[in-house]
Amino acid sequence: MTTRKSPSKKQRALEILQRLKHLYPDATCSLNYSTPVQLLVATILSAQCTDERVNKVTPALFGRFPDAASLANADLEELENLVRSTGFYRNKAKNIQAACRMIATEFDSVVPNQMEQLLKLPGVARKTANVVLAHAYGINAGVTVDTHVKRLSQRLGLTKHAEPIKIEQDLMKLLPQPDWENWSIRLIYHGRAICKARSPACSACELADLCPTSDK
DNA sequence: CTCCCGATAT
DNA sequence: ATATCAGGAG
Repeated sequence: MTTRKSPSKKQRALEILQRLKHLYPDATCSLNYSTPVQLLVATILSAQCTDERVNKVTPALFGRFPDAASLANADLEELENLVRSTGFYRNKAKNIQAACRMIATEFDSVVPNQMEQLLKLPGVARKTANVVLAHAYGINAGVTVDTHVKRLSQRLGLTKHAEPIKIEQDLMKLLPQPDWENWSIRLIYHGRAICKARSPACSACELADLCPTSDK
């Protein structure tokens, strides 16, 4: 049973959302890109790697291979070398090339704007698809759940699950659809700056009074 | 579940 | 030395 005194989980989520908007008013996607294909590629590269690191390799990468056609026809070894420092470089290079080939042959050289189509691309699952849909096309198909969104949503007591798909479903029930992507963006900012994986800075956290995990 | 993997912080 | 970083595939 729920008590009337303590705010519901949804009320708490909405309060957290409002505070995040004030804390990080200018939060945007921190990956650098200039086309949907480049966003897709940068997002594939961001797996288990900082966005800062991705942004160090993409200028040379997109200078050499700016679009789906050039990436589809790239020499794989050269592609691997260009993305090497992001880690998992063999899988990433292979997936980027295979995805670009599929975009060229099956999607008329345009990155799909539907979840079902995006998930057909090698190396693309819900996290990457949600990022592309939100930032390339302005479509909030779901909530992007990356390592930060997972960790903070758990610490904030907004989900008890560990699987990204279940966390996403919990968050979609708690948050208004227009805020789905800005929620993820701002949680990521907060995760990087304050609610860090190793040593969360609860004493400096503006959400501490709303957080069941806070040690403040 | 394991594997993929380099760069950086702790 | 070890944990972590806008994950995904087998």
